Amino acid sequence: VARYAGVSTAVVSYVVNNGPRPVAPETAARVREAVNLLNYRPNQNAQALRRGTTEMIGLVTSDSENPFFTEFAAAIGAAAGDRGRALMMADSHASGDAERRLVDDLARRQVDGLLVASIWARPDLTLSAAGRSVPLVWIDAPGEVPNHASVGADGRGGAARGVGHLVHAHGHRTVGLVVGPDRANADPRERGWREALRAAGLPLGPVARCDWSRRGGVEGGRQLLEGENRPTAVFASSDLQALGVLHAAYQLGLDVPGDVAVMGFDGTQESEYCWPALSVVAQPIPEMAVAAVGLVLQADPSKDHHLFQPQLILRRSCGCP
Amino acid sequence: VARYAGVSTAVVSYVVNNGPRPVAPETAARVREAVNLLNYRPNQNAQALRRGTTEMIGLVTSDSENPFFTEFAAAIGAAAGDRGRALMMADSHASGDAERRLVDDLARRQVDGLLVASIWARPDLTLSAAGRSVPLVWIDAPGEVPNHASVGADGRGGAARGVGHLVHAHGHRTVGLVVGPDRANADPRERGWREALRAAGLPLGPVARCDWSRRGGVEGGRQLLEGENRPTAVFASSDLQALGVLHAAYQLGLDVPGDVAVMGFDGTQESEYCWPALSVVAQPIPEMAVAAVGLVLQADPSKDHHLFQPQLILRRSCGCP
DNA sequence: ATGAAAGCGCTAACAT
DNA sequence: ATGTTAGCGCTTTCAT
Repeated sequence: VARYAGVSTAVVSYVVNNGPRPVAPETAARVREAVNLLNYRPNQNAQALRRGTTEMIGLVTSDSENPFFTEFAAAIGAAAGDRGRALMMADSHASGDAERRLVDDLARRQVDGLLVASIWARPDLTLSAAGRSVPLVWIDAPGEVPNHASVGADGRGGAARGVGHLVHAHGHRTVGLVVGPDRANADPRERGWREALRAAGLPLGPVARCDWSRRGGVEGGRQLLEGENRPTAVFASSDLQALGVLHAAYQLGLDVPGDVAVMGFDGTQESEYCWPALSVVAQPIPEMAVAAVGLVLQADPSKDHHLFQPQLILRRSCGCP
Repeated sequence: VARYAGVSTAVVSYVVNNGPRPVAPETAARVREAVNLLNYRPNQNAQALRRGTTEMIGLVTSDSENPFFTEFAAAIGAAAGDRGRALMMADSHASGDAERRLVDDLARRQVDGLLVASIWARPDLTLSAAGRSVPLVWIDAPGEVPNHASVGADGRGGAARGVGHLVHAHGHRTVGLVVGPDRANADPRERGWREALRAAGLPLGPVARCDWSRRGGVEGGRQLLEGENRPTAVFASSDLQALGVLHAAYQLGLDVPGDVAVMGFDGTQESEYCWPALSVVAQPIPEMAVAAVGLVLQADPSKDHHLFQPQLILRRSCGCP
């Protein structure tokens, strides 16, 4: 290009980037002409090497087919795009090893920042040295992550409000829980469910621990709803599981919400269009995405937890009209 | 690292990449020690600049929240990962301008190959010069793309088989269609629907043209099912729309499949867990993903269309047991 | 078996 | 206002 326009490469650079040094208008015109003619596009890789910034951020989730992560990723992509960054996604398939490998790989690719939805409760421990060298924000974090920036929704509070609604607005006295397979009882949503029942002076309902998936939800739903003393309401810790519970209820010939009320957690689009439409504790996905991107893009993210309040969306499945 | 191990940078490179020149065992050991100690990770960006390959492939879809693309993307990510490549995703939000911009951006980032699900019937026309410089494969292509490699499922044949099943196995004589907003009647699925009805000597059922979304499906479903002379079966051109039709049917107090049979197209996971479970014409997503990645990774992909046969999956929504 | 050095495509400090 | 050049971190040819 420089040769074609009869100038030095420096001038081309000045023109393409508007600076940092001025260029005579007519020279600039000549360069631009050459650029168009030769269809020159700066090699962003070389720019990255030189400038030390790739203008891309990495995202690692545990299940890229889960609608919650899908919608989160889309929101993050949009937020990143608004700030001129591209998004590089990777899926750990809920494997800690893979998670670590992917963080490493992304770091090697010189991403400007890393967003990670870890499968661990103490994700920082798994962080490789390579991972430490790039700004990193934990997303979908259940709580504070020592020494790291993190964003997440208030699972405990949200679940408590959801269960509270089932109890106080609809008079349920046995509220079952479908939650992830973690046996440590550590999930904030489980704590919220427990607290809400305790606060209402009610006994804890039955608990099904199963996979974070539709299939898991079906299994959990069957476990809870098959016996004689089935709960009159079920709170699920994710939309996917709630959808499975719905499916299980239908299979057992139960009416929702007539025979059993169901509430989900996440607020994905799918929850709005199933039948009956699912009442959910909805995470503020767009806000969290913007916050996460904003955080990771400041060179040195403040190391604290950013807690977002989910919102109760009442639809038909809990008995609301 | 080189300094620490007391060797030249060349030797470090030889050790890290096993070659291309031999290194004395003990020197190699010293280098490896230094690598571990200093936690050295090659800057993949610099490697890319030097080697001319980024080991990453780009993917552009029109709606990253659509489960079909989500699952397709996941499969592509897996296939790419199997071949040592990372995936860079971008969402055009069904805008032709954005599509072009993203292709350009990805090309500038020096991706080794580009997978594009275009919103155009003649996608090659929109291709920028930058896009022409990198191996590109059109995915989810409705048909042959002149001068380009492409992969796609047989929409016409699949739809014809689906509609044929509704007609011959369940005796429906009025089969409505919900299809995308394209007014050119160009969608292969629409052609397949038409052909199947004609072949059975049946008149064409009512058609609703609406958005490729759940909401679009609800609107289309309402259009078709509200009146007096409603069809007894509806074929939808996507799972998302079929889910919307299901929703609309419920809203109108109709039983599925009792009052109206519904069939979808895509075969996403969501179709299996809604109620009633959706009968679908399922695209062979994993196979198409592997093929697409394989194609784009050969420097000069053969410029023809790779057609995949979808598979009829019969569940409850069409009236099968 | 190892080291020196060129060069991938770009930017910016320095010279003119 | 423009040209020359060093150097980003790596690989590899060429020389030793």
